[in-house]
Amino acid sequence: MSRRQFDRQHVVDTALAILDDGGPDALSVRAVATALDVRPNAIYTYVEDRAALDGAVAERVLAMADLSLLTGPPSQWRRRVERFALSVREVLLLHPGVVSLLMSAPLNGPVALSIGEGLLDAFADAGLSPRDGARASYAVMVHTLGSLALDVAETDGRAPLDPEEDRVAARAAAFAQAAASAMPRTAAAAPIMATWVGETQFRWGLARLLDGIVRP
Amino acid sequence: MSRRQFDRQHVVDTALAILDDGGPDALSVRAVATALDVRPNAIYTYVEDRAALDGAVAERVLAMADLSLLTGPPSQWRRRVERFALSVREVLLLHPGVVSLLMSAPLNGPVALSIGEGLLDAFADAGLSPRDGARASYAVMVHTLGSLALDVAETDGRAPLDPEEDRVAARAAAFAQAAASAMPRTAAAAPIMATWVGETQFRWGLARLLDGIVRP
DNA sequence: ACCTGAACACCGTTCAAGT
DNA sequence: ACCTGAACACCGTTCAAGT
Repeated sequence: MSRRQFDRQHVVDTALAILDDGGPDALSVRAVATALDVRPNAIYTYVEDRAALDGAVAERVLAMADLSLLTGPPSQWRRRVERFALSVREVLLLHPGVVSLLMSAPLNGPVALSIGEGLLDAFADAGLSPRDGARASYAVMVHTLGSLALDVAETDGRAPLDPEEDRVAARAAAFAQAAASAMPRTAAAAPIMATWVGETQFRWGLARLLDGIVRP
Repeated sequence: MSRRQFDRQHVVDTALAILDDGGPDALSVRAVATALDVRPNAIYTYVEDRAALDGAVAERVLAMADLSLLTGPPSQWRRRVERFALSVREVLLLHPGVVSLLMSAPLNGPVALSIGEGLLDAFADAGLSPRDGARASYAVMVHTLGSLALDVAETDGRAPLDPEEDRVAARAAAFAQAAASAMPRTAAAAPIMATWVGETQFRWGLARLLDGIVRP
């Protein structure tokens, strides 16, 4: 015996499982230790501190997005960007608790860097200058992660999330309840505002952004 | 005596001061109590729980944005949206610790509702249908808050933030250090990527989004 | 109505010690 | 190298009690 039963990867996986199961509040160094049947301080053998654990979990999930979607024929640059952004969205909605981790630390890991390179490549294929390509890449990241953050903020962060249909319906009900007599446009647009957390809104915003980016 | 020395407003102001001073980690119910020279549980007289305190702080700061910038001549709808978005950005960069609070709870307070109504109004003036106006309004919020979240994620969340110039310079230095031989586009675009956290990038992304929204 | 005292069930982290 | 025991300085929250 005395052979260790797990490694850093296992620690991170355990943390992700706890996050999925109980949401952001449930994740703690001590919870990971308990799940691995070890004392809390043993975790520090594998991870420098809590922030490093959070970062590793975020990196792990971000790596689940299909980066290969960003490569392809230059003429298809737009489809490549859109499909990749949807892949990021899909993966993060499967692990909603990760979104807050992703937004609360610098996005400078190897996976984030690779994503940046892939986006720069796609926008170069679109004929953009390096400067505009860099601005466009970040704008796409902002849209993607910003949308996810606002969407997930309305949930408890546990996986699996309620189906989009249910989340939209809950929003619609909330709007209906709030008699917005002083806000006529809100009252009129409430049914659409209920769908703000959905994939259609995500696609629409991204499409408008890309329209504006390549507009002559 | 026995006259209370403070009210809910004072509690929220104190929380904001602690947040500005020490960043997100410094804010706690107990820290607020200490600052008000009272036992921790006394705070619960004014605030239901920690989440309500966070929400009140977020609402307070969001209310500092100049909503009147959204009103004006219909022909100036675009300028109205841009100036308001910049106002939100300015206020939140003065209180960077608030950004994470804003992104981690539903945006359904009265201030957020009023902002939504103002945006719907501006996009109606732009000639958009109610449906597109609602989609456009959310896209603008996503850009604004998403940008802020990613920007602030690279700081310690304490006010005042380092000047933009310094934050950009720090990013540039970090990029220079990372020899990105395997990522040619990143290496080439590093000087622009360093400015991702700046106002120019914010304006550029918003402009492209609005271009795409009103494009014929 | 508003506050205190006391307690409970948690946190992250450090350090010395054991194997 | 990896883990434990013990401790420290924190959390949010509840409840009974006092004024």
